[in-house]
Amino acid sequence: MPKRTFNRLDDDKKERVMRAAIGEFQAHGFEKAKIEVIAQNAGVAKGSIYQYFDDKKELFIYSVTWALEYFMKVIDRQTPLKDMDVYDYFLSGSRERFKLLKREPLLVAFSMDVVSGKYGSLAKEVNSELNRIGEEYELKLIANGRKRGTIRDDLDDKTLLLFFQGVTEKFTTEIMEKAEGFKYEPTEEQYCEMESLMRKMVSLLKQGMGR
Amino acid sequence: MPKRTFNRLDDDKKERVMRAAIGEFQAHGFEKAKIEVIAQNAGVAKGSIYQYFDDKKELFIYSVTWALEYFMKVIDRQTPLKDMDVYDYFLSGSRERFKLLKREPLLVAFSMDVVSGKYGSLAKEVNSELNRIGEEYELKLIANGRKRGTIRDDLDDKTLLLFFQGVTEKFTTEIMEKAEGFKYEPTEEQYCEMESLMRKMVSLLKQGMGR
Amino acid sequence: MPKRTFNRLDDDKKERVMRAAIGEFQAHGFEKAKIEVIAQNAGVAKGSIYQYFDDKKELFIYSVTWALEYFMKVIDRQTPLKDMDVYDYFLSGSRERFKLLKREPLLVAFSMDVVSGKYGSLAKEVNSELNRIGEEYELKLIANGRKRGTIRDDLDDKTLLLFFQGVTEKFTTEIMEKAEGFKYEPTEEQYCEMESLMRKMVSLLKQGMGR
Amino acid sequence: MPKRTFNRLDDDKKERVMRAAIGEFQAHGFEKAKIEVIAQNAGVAKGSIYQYFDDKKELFIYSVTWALEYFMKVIDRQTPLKDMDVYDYFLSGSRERFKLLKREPLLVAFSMDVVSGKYGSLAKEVNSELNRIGEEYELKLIANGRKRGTIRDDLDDKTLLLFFQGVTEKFTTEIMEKAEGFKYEPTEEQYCEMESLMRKMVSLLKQGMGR
DNA sequence: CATGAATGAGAATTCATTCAT
DNA sequence: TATGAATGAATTCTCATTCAT
Repeated sequence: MPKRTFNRLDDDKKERVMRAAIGEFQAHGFEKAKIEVIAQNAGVAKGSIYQYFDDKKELFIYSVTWALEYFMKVIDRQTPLKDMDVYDYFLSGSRERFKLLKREPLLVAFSMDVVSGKYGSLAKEVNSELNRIGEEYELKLIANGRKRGTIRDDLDDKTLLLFFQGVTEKFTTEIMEKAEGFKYEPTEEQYCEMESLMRKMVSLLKQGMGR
Repeated sequence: MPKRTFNRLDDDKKERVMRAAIGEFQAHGFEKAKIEVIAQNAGVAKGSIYQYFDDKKELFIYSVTWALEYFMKVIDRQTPLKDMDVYDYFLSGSRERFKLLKREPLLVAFSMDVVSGKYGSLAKEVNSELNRIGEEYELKLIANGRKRGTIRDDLDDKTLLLFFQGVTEKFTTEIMEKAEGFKYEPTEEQYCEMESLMRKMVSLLKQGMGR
Repeated sequence: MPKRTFNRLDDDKKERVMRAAIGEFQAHGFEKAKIEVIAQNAGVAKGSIYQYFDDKKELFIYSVTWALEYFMKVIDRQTPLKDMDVYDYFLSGSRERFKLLKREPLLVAFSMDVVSGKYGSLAKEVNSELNRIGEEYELKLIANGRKRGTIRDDLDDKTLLLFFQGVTEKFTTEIMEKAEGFKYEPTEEQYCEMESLMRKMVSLLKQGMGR
Repeated sequence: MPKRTFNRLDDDKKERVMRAAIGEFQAHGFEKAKIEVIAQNAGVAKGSIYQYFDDKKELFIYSVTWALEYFMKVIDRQTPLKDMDVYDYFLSGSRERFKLLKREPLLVAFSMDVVSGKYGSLAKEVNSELNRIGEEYELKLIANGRKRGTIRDDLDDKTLLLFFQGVTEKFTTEIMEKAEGFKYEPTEEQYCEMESLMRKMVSLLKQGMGR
């Protein structure tokens, strides 16, 4: 969706532009985000932004896409675990995911805002795609649970999904807020705290939707 | 926070102004909401809005307050049930709350957006007050549960609160979206569907955090 | 020039309105002076101002007139000295005039601004009248001096007038600024300081334009 | 104080903008001066003004600075006469200064208004700087006079300064008003009239503060 | 392609004046 | 007459987008 001038750019400049855009959108919202500021922070001229993207909206939409793809790449690399148990999912690899929160707080915060609907209709397309992918993944986890008989069978998938999403989103947000509070690389203690919270969450999930 | 001029207005005009403001903010977000449109929809002159409020921001903040107080009033009237069991809470009076969603879809949608953080820092003050009130209420429910021994005692209040909030917010949102889809007074069938969902949620809550 | 509704007012209210107006014009200039503030400070309704005066401009012009007349009254009462010597003028009654500065700093400051042309064309009529009166008085003083032979006769009246005005206005302004600095009734010391300055000024005037 | 954008402009445009601004401020005062009119007269877009200056106020303040600096430049070139006698000062180069008044009536009128305090607190900073510079210069002239013994020694500098300023400001204003009345290049007769007035003034100054 | 000055549509805000009570 | 809410014309200021260099 960006113009081909953007794609031809060297990776460093591309990344600078995207991070500057995401930072500005995240900080001030779509309306108050200024193209000029984005350009400055990216170290390019204001006019250049318009060589790369048709308009502000397109820049925003691509920012969402870019953030999404960034996570896809990183997460795929870290958790290629598709037929895992629902409950195990959160316990395995949690340190890696936690590190990620610390390493990319901006992208995380931005993505959270997108998912939470803060940008309204603007991010709709990308967001619905994102939701679809997430939901598919979660339904897969639920299906796995059903096969193994670790999930109660008096409730339909849709209800279980709501429950699962409600609980995990809430705890994830909590952890993210914690992560933002810490500075630098998390300490062992912080890891433990986070893992403890994860374990409590899994316990609640297990009791709630378990058989 | 509105000026004296606003408070002296007759109730009808006050309500017209607030509903026009909320409608506009809800529809277009704070930045794109136009004072002129709000004034028109309220049937007053643009300048009058500035006789009532210092500026757009204050009008917005008061809109949040107004919506909050509206619900306070209505809900207080409907559910004066402070030492209820956690699980009963959602089952009792659910039809009344459901009706409310249908009667005031605008206020509901607006409040949801405020709570979900869609307006960012603007609504922060009012919103944090709102959160505090909600949380207090929920902790009370949890405390009630602990006294009666209906809640597992291996988890701390904070964790239980996260679980409780996550689940109930998700299901509430789902119901609200359903309610928006229906037109006019809900049918018996719709009530049943909603109550069924509530029952499923309570079942998950009970299993998850119950003893 | 005010409407007859204003003239019918009791003296106290009239004075309150005029002082409120003068205070506001003096503080913020004509453009930024707010009718609302004037009304509030006068203790009347905004609408009432429009019962008294056609518009803001008229209120302003009458403010100038009112201040002028106030001084006429007071000064006439204090210095009915028409065929005085130029040089004596400033020495006689200077304490009374100094007291006046302290008693009515607002009116003094306002009048000074009017005379100095701060209100541009607005005060033109009143101001030119004021100038005419002042000039007439000063020319009279000069004529007196000529008769007595205390004034050099190699210069025309116009030049002498410029000289006289330049010197006296400057010293007057200086004294006025001093007066504003003091609080409450001037002390004996302050009187002396002021009289000393007057005497120096007269010495310069005398040497400059004297024979 | 203008933005970088303004400084990068070519000199012609800079001058056009400043003259348009000064003309508008001079004609209507700060409050009633319209940015739109300034832009039109400068031949630029309204928005451009805001690329150059933060707001109307800053544009005004820079207008004052610009006019001041203009005179500094021109006068420095014309009268590099720092240890001149007080009385000679006004006689030497008076034709050049008179020409200046005719050539730049706008700047002169504007500067006069600034100095006379017509813009109130707005120009305060720039104006106090301007006053300081002027006063310094005048005190220097007085000091020169003292050294040569051409100034009476029974009066302090402060008093002499007041006298000097009062007289010269009044005569200068008179001359300026005359200059405005003439059109085009002054005639020989006009020069003579002006020089005559200057000579009379010096005579009064000399007698007044001379030994 | 990069740059950054120019543009002007669009919105917020002000406040003198009117007018119904 | 007094009051103060209502009105809307008038102005400032913003910033996405264009375009000449």
